[in-house]
Amino acid sequence: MGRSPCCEKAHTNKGAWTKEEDDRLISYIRAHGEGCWRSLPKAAGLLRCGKSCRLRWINYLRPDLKRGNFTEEEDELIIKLHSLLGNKWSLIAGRLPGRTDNEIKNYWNTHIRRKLLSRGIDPATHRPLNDSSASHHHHNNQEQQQQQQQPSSLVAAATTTTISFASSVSASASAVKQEQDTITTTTATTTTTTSATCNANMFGIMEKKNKKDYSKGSSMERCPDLNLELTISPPRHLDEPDHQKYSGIERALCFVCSLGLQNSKDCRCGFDTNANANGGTNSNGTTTTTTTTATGAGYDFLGLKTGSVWDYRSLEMK
DNA sequence: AACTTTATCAACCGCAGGCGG
DNA sequence: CCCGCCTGCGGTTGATAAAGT
Repeated sequence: MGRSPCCEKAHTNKGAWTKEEDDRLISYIRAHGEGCWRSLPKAAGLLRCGKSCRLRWINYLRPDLKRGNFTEEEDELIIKLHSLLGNKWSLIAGRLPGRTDNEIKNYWNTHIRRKLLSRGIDPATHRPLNDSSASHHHHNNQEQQQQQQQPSSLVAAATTTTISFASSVSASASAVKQEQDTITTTTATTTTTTSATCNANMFGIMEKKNKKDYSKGSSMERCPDLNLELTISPPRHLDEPDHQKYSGIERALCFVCSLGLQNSKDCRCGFDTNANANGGTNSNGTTTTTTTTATGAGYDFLGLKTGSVWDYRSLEMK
């Protein structure tokens, strides 16, 4: 016995919405607010299922929706967010005011995918199309598909030092090896991405739900003993071996800058991003050895001083 | 002008998680 | 703890428009 249908399909309209239906929905929500989608159609006098009403409102009728083409800045933001989050369209949409997950998903599939391909970048992995290391890890199509579901940066994030897993992080050697490969075979862009991933976690972008995706995806299968309960802790000291290994990452941009929002009030880098975007080389051409304020001791991230372990769940979405 | 192909995007569907009883 | 309801998400479909032949 299956679950009951969400609505009486025999008595519901499907397909494109009419102007009258839109008006009814708008006036009802204006009067009663959003929510209780299941009962809304009947109350509003609509022959639609609740899901359909919700979708219509969220994707089309909501007053705060931004209309018109995506800007170049939005394009780049979507690309960067996708490199961090994968196909988490709702999370990406949450970072783009006035845009919906459906809109961004469609835009990605129709425009950005091609844009990245034309740049020689695999839209699924955000790695160069001819990057041998990308295919090196994949022994079959199934793994490749899993990789598409899970951006490379997320794999890296699972083992970077800034994010520590609660209790034991018994990440298997294969996962560590994978990240090493990621770091050594990719460009400064990837370095930025990896750092941004850490910050994305701090922002609370990485939500619990992502654990589902890890468990479904390759990470969990490769590392069955990996505890994916996330907490956020201050960066480890430079002396620590792992930190030395990934020191290049730690010097990378803050999340805000990685999104192309340099000089923003939220920027925590506190240094010339251009000079550091190429892997920590300053304008004199000498390698910088100072870490950014974003990773230094006592760094104040979103008003939260480092010094104790944070639970990511306590962070509110910015 | 007629037809075919391609692009776009609104809408649908199934599934999973949260939550309350 | 279990069950069912509700909501939200992501993948997919299909209608329509635009471009090409």
